[in-house]
Amino acid sequence: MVKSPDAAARPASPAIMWFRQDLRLKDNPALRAAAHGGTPLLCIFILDEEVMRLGGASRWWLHHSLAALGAALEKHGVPLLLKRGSAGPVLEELAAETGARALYWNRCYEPAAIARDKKIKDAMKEKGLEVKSFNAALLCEPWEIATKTGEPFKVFTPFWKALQQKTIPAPLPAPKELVAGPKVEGEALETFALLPSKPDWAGGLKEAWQPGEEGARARLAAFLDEDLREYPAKRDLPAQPATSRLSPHLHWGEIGPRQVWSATEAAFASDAMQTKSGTAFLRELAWRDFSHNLLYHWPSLESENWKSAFDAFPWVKDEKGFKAWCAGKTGYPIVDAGMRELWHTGWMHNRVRMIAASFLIKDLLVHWKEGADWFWDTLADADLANNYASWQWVAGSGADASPYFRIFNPVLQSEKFDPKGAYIRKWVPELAGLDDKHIHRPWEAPEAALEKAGIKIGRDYPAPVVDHFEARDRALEAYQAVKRVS
DNA sequence: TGAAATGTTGGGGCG
DNA sequence: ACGCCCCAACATTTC
Repeated sequence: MVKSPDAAARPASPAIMWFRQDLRLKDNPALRAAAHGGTPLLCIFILDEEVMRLGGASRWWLHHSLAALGAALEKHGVPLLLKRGSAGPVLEELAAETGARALYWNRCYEPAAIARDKKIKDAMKEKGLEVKSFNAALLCEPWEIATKTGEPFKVFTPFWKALQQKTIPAPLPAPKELVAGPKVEGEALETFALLPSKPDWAGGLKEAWQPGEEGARARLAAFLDEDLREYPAKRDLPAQPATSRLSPHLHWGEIGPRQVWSATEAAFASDAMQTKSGTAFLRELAWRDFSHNLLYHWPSLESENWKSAFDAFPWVKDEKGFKAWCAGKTGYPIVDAGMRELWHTGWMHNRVRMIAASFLIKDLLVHWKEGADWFWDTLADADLANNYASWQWVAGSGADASPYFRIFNPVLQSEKFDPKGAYIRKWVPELAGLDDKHIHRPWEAPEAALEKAGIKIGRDYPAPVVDHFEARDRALEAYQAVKRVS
């Protein structure tokens, strides 16, 4: 492009809006800043797989989310440019090609993204661009919240109290008008090859979800309207659709936590019952911030025990047990139901995540990292901070973690939270014919009950891979190794 | 955001 | 009538 000496004779130089995990138009501070004053925009998403480690379900989600964002931008007459490769060089080339003078994005908090973004910011500033980043993903960024002594929070409850003292800014409206910048040749979404082909396992995901900003908005509205009031009572019952199911939308920033915060507050205004429920829900939303806070301050959270005493834990290489767990064939119905829900829909109810994770870690003694990596690949809401912080929470190796000796009994949990076995019947249909009493522990069902339900243990449904009571003793003994070094 | 083991209490059966 | 034992039911401790 030839530089004109007369700036007024050509359109204003464009700004680059670099979309990452903020795939929305509303409450998008970077987009708003980039579009300010009618600046021509170059909207771009870069598939940068050096930095973005994507699981299978996440790839599926991203495909549809990008399609939705592209369509939404098109409505404003602005294309979404797609490129793949290393983000730095891609952005430099784009700026050179278009004469862009500004670059805006919303911040990410994963260690690899932080390192990349810092490099890009320095390099682009060096080239004379204005580079600005914003918060679109958190209620409160990690450097904005600290204990009285200035330390990062390591315990959730004080973190939550401190967060409630903060003023959570109101969400921003979508920019009124977007102006397209110069035309640039991009790639077709299909070339990203984000969708599964052989085999196409995404049928269940398609039924369960509507990725994109509109889907996120509708999901939140339905939750607030239909489920919020009974959230505290029903959130632990996996057979009830009582949770928000916003996690994948939040991960890709199709909706921001501040939008969720303000809409929830609006929903519970002047209704004491609703206020209590709303607060319970927002407390869960705050866990998301807490996890990001932990990952930011302890970037090795993904791979290392947060409590190093757990380095001494004698994990077991149980290939067979791990495979049974992945496949939903452990012989413990509540665990298997969860693992199959995950495989089928890319999501698992939170209560069941805890039960399934506890089973892998404590009953099978398999390292939390292996479970976390499986979740990473199968969860549509796979999120580095949430996933790894939560697995370490269950393992007992994390910050403010559940003590290791708190071991879930998968049968009691099942009886307590799925009393009628509705969740089990949905996801483990071969057990559907068993009565409520035996469905949580089919191996103890009398011969007659099994026969009536058409089940033979070991043929139609597996025998338990481990005996929970033996496993519990084994786990407590293994835990001694951690106690000895701490 | 557990569960099992152990301890305590009190009502009722029964010699 | 009384003391003894049994054992729910609940509380506390331990892992």
